[in-house]
Amino acid sequence: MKQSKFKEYKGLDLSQVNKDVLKTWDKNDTFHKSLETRKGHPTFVFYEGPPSANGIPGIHHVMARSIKDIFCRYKTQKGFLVERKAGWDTHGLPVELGVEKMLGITKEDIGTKISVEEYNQTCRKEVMKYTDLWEDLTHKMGYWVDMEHPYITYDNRYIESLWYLLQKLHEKGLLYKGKTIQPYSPAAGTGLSTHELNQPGCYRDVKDTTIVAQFKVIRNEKSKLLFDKADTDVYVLAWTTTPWTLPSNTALAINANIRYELVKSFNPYSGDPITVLLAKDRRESYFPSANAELALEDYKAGDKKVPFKVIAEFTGSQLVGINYEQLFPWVKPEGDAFRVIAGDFVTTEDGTGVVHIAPTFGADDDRAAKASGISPLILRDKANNPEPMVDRRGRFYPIEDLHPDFVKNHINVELYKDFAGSFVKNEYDPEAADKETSLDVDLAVTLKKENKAFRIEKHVHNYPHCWRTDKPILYYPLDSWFIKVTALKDRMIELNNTINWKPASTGTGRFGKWLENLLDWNLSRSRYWGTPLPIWVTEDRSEMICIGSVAQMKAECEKAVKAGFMEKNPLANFVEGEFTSNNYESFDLHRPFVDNVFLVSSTGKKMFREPDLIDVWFDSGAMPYAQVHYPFEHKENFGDVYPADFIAEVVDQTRGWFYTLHAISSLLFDSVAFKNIISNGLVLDKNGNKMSKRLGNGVDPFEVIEKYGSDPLRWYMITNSQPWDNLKFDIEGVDEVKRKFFGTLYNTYSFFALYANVDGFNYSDAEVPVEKRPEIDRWILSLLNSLIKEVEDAYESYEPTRAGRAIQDFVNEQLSNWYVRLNRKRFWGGEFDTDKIAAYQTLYTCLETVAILASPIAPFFMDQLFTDLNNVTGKHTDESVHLTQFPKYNEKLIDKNLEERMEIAQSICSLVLGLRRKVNIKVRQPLSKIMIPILDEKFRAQLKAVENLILSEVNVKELEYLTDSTGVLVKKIKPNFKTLGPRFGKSMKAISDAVAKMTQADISSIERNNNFEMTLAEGPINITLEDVEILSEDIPGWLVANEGRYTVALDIKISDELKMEGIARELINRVQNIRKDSGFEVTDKIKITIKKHEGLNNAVVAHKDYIAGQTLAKEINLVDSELNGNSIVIELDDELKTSISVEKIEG
RNA sequence: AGUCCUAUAGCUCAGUUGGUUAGAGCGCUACACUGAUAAUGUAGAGGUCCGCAGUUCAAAUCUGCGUGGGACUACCA
Repeated sequence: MKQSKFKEYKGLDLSQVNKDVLKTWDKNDTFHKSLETRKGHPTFVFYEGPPSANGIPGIHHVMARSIKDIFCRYKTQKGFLVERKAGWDTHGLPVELGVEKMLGITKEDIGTKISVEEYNQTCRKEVMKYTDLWEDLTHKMGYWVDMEHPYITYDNRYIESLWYLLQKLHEKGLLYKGKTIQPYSPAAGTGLSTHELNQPGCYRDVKDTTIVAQFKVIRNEKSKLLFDKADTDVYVLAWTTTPWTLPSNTALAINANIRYELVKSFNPYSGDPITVLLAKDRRESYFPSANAELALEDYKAGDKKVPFKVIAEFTGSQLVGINYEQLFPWVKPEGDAFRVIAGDFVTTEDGTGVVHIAPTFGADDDRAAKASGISPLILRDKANNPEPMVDRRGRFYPIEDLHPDFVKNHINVELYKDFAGSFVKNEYDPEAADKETSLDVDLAVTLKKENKAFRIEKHVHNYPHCWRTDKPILYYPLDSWFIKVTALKDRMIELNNTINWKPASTGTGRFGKWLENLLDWNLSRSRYWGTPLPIWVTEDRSEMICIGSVAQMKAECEKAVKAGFMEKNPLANFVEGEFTSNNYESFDLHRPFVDNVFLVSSTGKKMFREPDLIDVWFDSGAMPYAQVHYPFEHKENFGDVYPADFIAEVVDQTRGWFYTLHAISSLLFDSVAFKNIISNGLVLDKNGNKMSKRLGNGVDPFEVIEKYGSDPLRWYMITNSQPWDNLKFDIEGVDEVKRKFFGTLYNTYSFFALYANVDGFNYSDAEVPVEKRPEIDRWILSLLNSLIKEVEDAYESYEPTRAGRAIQDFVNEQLSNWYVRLNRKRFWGGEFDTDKIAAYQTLYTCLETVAILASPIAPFFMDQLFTDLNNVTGKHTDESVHLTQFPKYNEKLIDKNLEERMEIAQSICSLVLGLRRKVNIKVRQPLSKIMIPILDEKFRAQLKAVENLILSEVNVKELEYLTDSTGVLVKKIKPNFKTLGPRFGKSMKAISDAVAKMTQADISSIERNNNFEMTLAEGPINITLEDVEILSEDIPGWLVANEGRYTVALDIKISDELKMEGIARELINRVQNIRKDSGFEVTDKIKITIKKHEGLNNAVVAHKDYIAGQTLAKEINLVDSELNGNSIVIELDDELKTSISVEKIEG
């Protein structure tokens, strides 16, 4: 559909452009063409991190998706095949909670008020609730991703791939079950994920009773070193903010490298003499040195000031192994306990430098205890299962809930009975939430009575709460399945070092540090809607099977049916090797169906599925494999889609998706999952606050796109700040981008189209060789090629901001503000000669190239620009800019000298215009001369080349080169610190002073001899021209301006001749205005009639041809009589007023 | 609490291997231009380069310690 005219627009409406171009893309199926035309080419592998369609897309999604889109489009232009499959993250807690809220139920109702099957059906439907919205945004913002064939994590095929991976992990021995301490909400009866704990407002300051307890040391061989010094009982002091964990204490942790002291003093409550052990650095908090002078003998029970005496000092390592008496001897532990152990997490920041260890209620505690062979304090429930002292409802186990044998052998019922059944936090007690006393206080009182409490006080600390029930959580031992990532930690670190992180600091810092402190990956979730763990075990846990495919499960079911554990095979209709939806929808791998599958072990025992689901992050981390149903499909060409060349997501995915991708890939494939990654920052509101529903400061992406179009939004987001910096989103910025960048580019195109259409330019003339084009054409082409190089380099380095800013600068400053402005006259009027063709070709090339370079960032407008140009010239066969090849820069066209001298011209013009303005002489008034000091020959040559350009731009007749010989220059000299500094170091100050004192003669001398000797206090030194910068800042007697190295003087005398020319130009200007006001076409010919005026007549006569040429006037008449009705009064200056008529004539 | 990022004009951001007058755009003020015109240009005002200390002849730049903002990870007793 070649057109003869370049399309002209009435105005710039980027919102409309967005819509028009989308229509074209849809009609032409441009996205698919961008894939088809690259078939068989090398692939550039990109992974889309799956968003959850459960939430509404926000403006920050436009940010992340713009980045992804940019590099996919760029690599397509570079000739790669860039498949991008969309994906949906469909499992997980946010979905479940949304459904619970919608149905008005809680977790406990699932399986009772609503069946698991119904519940999961609802989740399945709910999770895709906003799919339309997402697809709409994706479409409108121009994010090219295949949404027709997305991967969906709940799809049975997807789950089958996950099962395969889990089986592999199992085979490698990397899957294990263990008890760990996890956040648990007794009020809600459920474990909590860290994600839930990080909901806003979960961590709250609470005031709790804290106790410094005295643990009585047992006198034996190991504690001899203490008792050698002490003459009373010896106690270890340990602080806790959770007194209810004290009965579960089984160890005390000290740091082997900390110094501890033995202090003789008195118990402040009972007044009994005691000797205590605590960290030296913590002594001040318990035994203020103000009391050091008090004598022990003078102390009376009840005295406020308690005397003390340090009687010995030890290092922590000397204390390890000391035994102590159980603080609350209620329950006998089943193994070794009540020993001092070492733990490097112990600090002296607070407490006593001794940490009370309750392995059942603390992760650190558990780890430290295990490492030292200390048993946790456990009880046995009715079924003889080991349980912590606190039950699931948050109370000390009632005695009747315990196994009678255990009670008989391990429990001191006399002591325990008063506390059994007490809630550890009042909040959990349905009957006594506002009871004034608490278990913590009761325990404190008990200890106090027994002379075991050293200090009891209220303390405010930060403690996590369940976001659903608002009640404090407990850390509680729960059974979980783990992936043993720690086994491959070193390899994961090694592989990470090969990844190109943008910014690098996220890779080495946040991600690198995370890897160094890796803990095993807790996979288990006790929920309903997610990927079930494919593990079946016998009741005695002696046999276990991990299923890795649907086919295997079908076969196992077959056996189970035969063994009589199931009535029929739920997978009976499944056909192995047939990958259709139908086949894979003949069953469901979700709960509750998998729970109803019972298998048979090799020894014929019944096997039950482990009821856990797996962490949804495993779903997303496994997408490289599961999205192509590996290894069931695409096994042969897997290398084409793995690993990824590039991924990009928000930085908060670092420990989420980035980590799970890396972990699974490292563990199972010994490879990175991605080679290049951009972790972009957040989108904040314009005041730097996080956008949130609560604050109502979110920005609706649909509104912005509707109003401005996607291009300015994308351009703003990309160029305003680096992707990895947080973006303070201000809609004003989008508007500015629209005006400054797109407005300028649009104007430049419009200018081109206007005149090209007048002249019928369509690039059919032979290409004017670049060397035959004028200086200014070669200059802009040089810059253009420099730009291509820079933009390519920026894209290759995954720095879109640099690319966008470079393009923007080129368009605004160089192309529009300089090239077009200086060349306007070449486009209008005159013959369609080589010079004019060169101008058109040059400007065309610039516009076309800019369109291609910028199209990854602004895909809509640039496609329109490209096709508007190409529809006339047909230079490209591609129907869209997104199907073109990225331009190759031509090193030969890059001329740094040329670029430099144009900079000189720009600076000098700006200086001259500044001077004119200072003395109020309009640019239209020609002046006779400017003078420029020439300090070296290169500068003279450079200036000479752009002389005409400067003269016409500033409307001056002559440029005079001032050299030394003219004797009018006053020079200034400055030291060059860069060369002098390294040589003279400390003497720089003296040199600087000496250079400043150099006379005009001295400067001439160094210029002539390239050497100058100066004497400093430490002796004579020689400097050369290289060591100084000489410039001329003043030309006495002239109007002078300077900037950097350049100085310009302007002759402001206006001769009669110049005056006449000025008047002629003023007149031309008025005529042009009249033409325009009258609505004439730029090509219309006119007749001008002017009423005579003595200030004007001579000028009109003298410049008649010039005026006629500029205004396309066939006739110019000066008349005596008044003009008829169509005339207009014009004012050329204060005392020059006359009337004029401008009429259109034919031919 | 730890880790990481960040702090430059009223606002958004540049600022090369440290080099001596710290820049741009927007906004503000004034002016100019007018065949790119719902554009454009020029000039002006506006800075404790977050603070303190250090390294150096020389620090916005390097180091350390703080402070503010942000993110992530956290049962520190």
